[in-house]
Amino acid sequence: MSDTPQRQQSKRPRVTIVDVANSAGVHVSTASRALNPGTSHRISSKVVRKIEKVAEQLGYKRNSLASSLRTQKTGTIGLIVPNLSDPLFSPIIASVEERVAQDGYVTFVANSDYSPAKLRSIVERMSGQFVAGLVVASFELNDPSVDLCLELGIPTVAVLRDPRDARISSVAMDDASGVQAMVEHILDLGHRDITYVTPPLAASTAQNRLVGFNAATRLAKAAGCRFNVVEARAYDVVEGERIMTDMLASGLTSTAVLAFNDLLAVGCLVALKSAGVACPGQISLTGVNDLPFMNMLSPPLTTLHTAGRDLGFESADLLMSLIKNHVQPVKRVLLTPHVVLRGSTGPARKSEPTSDPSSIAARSGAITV
Amino acid sequence: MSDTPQRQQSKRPRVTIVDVANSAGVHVSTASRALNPGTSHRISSKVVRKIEKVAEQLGYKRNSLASSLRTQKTGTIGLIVPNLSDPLFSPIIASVEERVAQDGYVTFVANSDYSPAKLRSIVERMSGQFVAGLVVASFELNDPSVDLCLELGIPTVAVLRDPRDARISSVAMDDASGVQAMVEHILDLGHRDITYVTPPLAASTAQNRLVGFNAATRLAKAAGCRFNVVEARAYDVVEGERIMTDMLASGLTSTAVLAFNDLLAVGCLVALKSAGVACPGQISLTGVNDLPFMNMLSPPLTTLHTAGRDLGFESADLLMSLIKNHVQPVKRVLLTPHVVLRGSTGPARKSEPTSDPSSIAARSGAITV
DNA sequence: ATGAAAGCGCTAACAA
DNA sequence: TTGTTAGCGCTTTCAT
Repeated sequence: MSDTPQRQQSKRPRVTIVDVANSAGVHVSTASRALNPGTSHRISSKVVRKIEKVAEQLGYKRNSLASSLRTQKTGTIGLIVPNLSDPLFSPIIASVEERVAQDGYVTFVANSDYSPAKLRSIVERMSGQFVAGLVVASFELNDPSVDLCLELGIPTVAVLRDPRDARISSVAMDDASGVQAMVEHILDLGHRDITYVTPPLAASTAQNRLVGFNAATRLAKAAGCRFNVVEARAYDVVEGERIMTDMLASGLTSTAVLAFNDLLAVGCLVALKSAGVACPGQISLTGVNDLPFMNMLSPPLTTLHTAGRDLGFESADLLMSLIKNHVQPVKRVLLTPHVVLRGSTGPARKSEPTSDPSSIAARSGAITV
Repeated sequence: MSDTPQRQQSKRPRVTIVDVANSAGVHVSTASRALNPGTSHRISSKVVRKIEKVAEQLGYKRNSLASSLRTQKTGTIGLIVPNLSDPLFSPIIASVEERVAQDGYVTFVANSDYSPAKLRSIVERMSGQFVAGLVVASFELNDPSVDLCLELGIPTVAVLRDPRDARISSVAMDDASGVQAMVEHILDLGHRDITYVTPPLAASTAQNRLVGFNAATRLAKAAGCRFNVVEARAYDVVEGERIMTDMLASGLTSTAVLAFNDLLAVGCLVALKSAGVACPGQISLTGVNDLPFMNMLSPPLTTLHTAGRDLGFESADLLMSLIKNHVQPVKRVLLTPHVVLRGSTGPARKSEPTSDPSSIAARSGAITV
């Protein structure tokens, strides 16, 4: 760390539209019209060209604050995620930003930290900044902030997590069917005692995945299989490790563990390794999201792929059209997650009665189903 | 995907400070002063309380656009990164956002996509939004956008990548010393033929790491060791795989490969596995950054730890004080990366003459040096 | 096709 | 301590 001379800001006075008008020898309103795509056709093209030239020469930049104050429109949208550090949100952030930039919008990003109270205050703050719209990945089920957004009149689209409010559009993964497919894969492998690790059911993701698990297991349960749900308190690796350690300590009988997401699954994997339990030899393990590097773990993690870029793009696209057409049908988009078969799932260790003992999927490399 | 009834926005008329003043029976300016932390002490506390109560009841929210237009100050800062999808930037984004939120600022995030031209246009766009300051992780060496920021009078702090401009503060990792430490670790393991994979030298990170590599190898080179630098064209996994595949095809003699970053290293690892080359048995491999899950790879990757949260926090902190005190000494902060020893590095495969054949570091688990 | 004038909502001299 | 007044830079009726 080194200190050097004083720093100076030049801060030259900014060129305004008045300067442009004066230099061009026209009235401000003429300059304004000429410089606005929507109104420039009302000005003779000769004058438009002249004004544009002068503006260019003077280095004129529109003051978007003043413009927005007058028009009651801003070129900004807000993106709220529950955890900025979770790699799951990186592609969502990137693709939302890309999509809205196509329409000239810039993106505010904020972190709600899985707290409805923080979400509320962020919405208020962003409303104060007059965002043109909001993409929200932080909504819980029946989140009161949905009301807030609607009251404030902010066009809002939910992404990833769906608050299940009939008044609001959403783009999410079809979690239920995804988990269902995963359970079927596990059953195909001959597992007859399966544990699912769920977080608290605050969000749609948590609820839908549990629904999917229960739906998939209903029939098998009648046939004598054992299914078990364990509740985690968080969504991260540390919690996954804690959960699995606990389960092992209290005599886990399951031969397969499905985790709510990859982070919990990775935590489980850490715990398994520490305990010297083979995966998938003794216990098969799966996650959800297919985060970066999940294909590089040892064993590579079988998981459901979450199309982060698609989620972000679709939701931003929906928001853009919502902003353009002030009234619009509510859409509820569901993207289908696909099972990515990798090395963390394998045949059940104890041979149990199986109606269909064949179909053991190949597991070399990553096979997408 | 389902369509349902029409959606409606309520968009009730917004309460202004005039409404508050009228309801409270005072003049607008009094209301303004009462509602501003900096001036409320000039108003009798009785009146302040009354105004605050009325504002609360009416649901008054300051119009920050109008406020900013008048004061020429905004509560927004810009954060520009070269790749929003790279997990490296997640903790930087999160911590910058957290730090500036402490001072009531919201954060614009944008992706420059490793393009100086895009960076320039983003800076211009953000300047148009009147950001109070900029944290930039996208600067290349002698980046022309530095001039632009200075001309526009925007307080700017560089993070991670240092443009090496005497007029601008920066917070970065001490890349040179980090790589130097890494080379020493590799030499200690007995390696005498080492390859370093560098990206193009556009950024300070690339240049400094190469400098560190060269400095560390200078003496050893005189003692007959072989060092070799290979240039990659990008920073990602795919490129790492390509590079390593190429090197193997053209008869790689090195027993250790140092990659510019973890992504390249992971790519190299993929190629090694495909080619059936043992790591670290035949080739040791290292990365830089210590991205999430690098400790879970097989083998776990030896790397330099980049303190993303510290980088973000420090740079944002610097920016906040730069905004407060309009003139301020330029600071150049360097954080020390530490070597994280893991399983991807081991003793050299061919025993070569070694001046110091002892000191083979333990490699079970992650040991931080 | 262009000019005149008002005003978006707020803050900050200047008065009193 | 409070009120008066002007104006940040822009867009947009309403005239001409």
